[in-house]
Amino acid sequence: MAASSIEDHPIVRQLNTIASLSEPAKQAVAGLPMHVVSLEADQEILREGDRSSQCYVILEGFVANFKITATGKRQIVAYYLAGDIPDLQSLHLPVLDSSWITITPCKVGFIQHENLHRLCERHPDITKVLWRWTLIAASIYREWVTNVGQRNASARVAHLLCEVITRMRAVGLTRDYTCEFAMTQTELADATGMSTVHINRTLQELRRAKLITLKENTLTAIDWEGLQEAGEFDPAYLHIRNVAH
Amino acid sequence: MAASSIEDHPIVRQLNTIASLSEPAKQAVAGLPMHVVSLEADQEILREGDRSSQCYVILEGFVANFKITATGKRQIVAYYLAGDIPDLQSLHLPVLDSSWITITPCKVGFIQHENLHRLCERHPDITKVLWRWTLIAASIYREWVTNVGQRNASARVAHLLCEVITRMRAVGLTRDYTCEFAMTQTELADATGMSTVHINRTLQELRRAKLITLKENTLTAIDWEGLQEAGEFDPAYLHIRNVAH
DNA sequence: CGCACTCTTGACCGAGATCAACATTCGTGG
DNA sequence: CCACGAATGTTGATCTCGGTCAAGAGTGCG
Repeated sequence: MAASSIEDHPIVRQLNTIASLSEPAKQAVAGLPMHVVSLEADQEILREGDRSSQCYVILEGFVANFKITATGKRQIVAYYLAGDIPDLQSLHLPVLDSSWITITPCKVGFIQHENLHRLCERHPDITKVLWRWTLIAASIYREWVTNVGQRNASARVAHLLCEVITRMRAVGLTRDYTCEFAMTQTELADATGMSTVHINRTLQELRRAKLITLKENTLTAIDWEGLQEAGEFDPAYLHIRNVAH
Repeated sequence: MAASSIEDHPIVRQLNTIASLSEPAKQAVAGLPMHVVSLEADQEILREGDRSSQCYVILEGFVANFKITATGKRQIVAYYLAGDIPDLQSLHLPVLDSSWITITPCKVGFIQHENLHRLCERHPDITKVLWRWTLIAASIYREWVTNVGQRNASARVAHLLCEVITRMRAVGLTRDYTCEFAMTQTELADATGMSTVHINRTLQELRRAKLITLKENTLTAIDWEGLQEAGEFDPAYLHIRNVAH
């Protein structure tokens, strides 16, 4: 069916999770010229300080957004999935204030800023949905500040896992409450402001409490309600349309 | 001089710090109809879960943006100054995911969403600068995640104070490196994910190191270079035009 | 098959939390 | 003008969560 092919476009599918797009808008998005590149795991995509004249959309894979402090510590401030445009901000903030690295092998599509600008000019509703997308990213940051600032180890990790599962579900990357999850314990540590040793012990605690299984890059919430409770997780901040529960 | 009156409009002054606006754009911004309200200190302006059909601009005062966790802990995720539109996000995310409270007595101006939408339709360069402003807010969140996640007590507090001084300077609210700073130690604690007791000791440490003075709501960086170093502060993430140093 | 990365475990340590007084400031009403 | 109570700030004693260090066990890739 020709109709479903547009819906299958990663960006369209992603934007569908947060707003309803008009048919011409979907077509325009799906028609964006992009330069597709395959990347291995652990490759830097863009580095803090770079100037950018294009954005990239993740077609497949998992990407981390991070900053390095003056004393050399790394904080992962966000992660991105298929359909996300991690550096959409560069459209209006060309000097990058953070870096991106692939966690898994990825397929990404580079899109020239000029094409995005033109798209926004012609389709004000696309401007709105992309702006909205960046605002949701900001909402996620607020929740992360809260997570790192106020929650103890187990809640903090549980919260992060809940977010991953919820966002994966939204774009159709889960089966029930199982998804691929390739972050190493070191990366989890950098995302939560914890040490790897304590991440290890906290994961064991969550496993012992029969909330999750996690092995061979596969994460399952075997007790989704319990995991949400442990992580004080309320998906409202993700602003997803039609979240289950 | 009539020309300077537009430049004195709080929103115009704020937007001037991040982009150059055309003359008609400035006029349009300055002509926005707004409903001005005076608020005392410690008043909630908007609460998580509210739906909003207007934004507010701070004309005078200092506002904190916070979230409450399920276990009742408060995290201040951002603060806002004169000229800021703290809930600009509500333009495209009408359900609020966080709350705002006045730290000092404030004068704020409420602006109907419809008026802002119309302004953006008529002036695409205003859309750009407002979008840009929200992207800078997101950049600040990234830095806060990093600050709370990776820096120890003294660096964390020093970093926050550097940010306050830098943002105050940008909108002309400092004399040298002195500004009004009305956050209590409890509020500082909630903004940094620390306890009030340790905030107290950390402030003493910064005073003993001759980096700051802070009393009677007046903050001075008596050693600006030293304070920045202590806080690993690099203002790049604020994306301000023409920062000194 | 060997080296490098990731995960796991145990022992110890320390930054910052918690608890409990006390001091100071300030607004409010008598 | 003073008294008093509520915030706010300060200090000391103690505790604990999570960090650090170190070593070993898997695991996987070249």
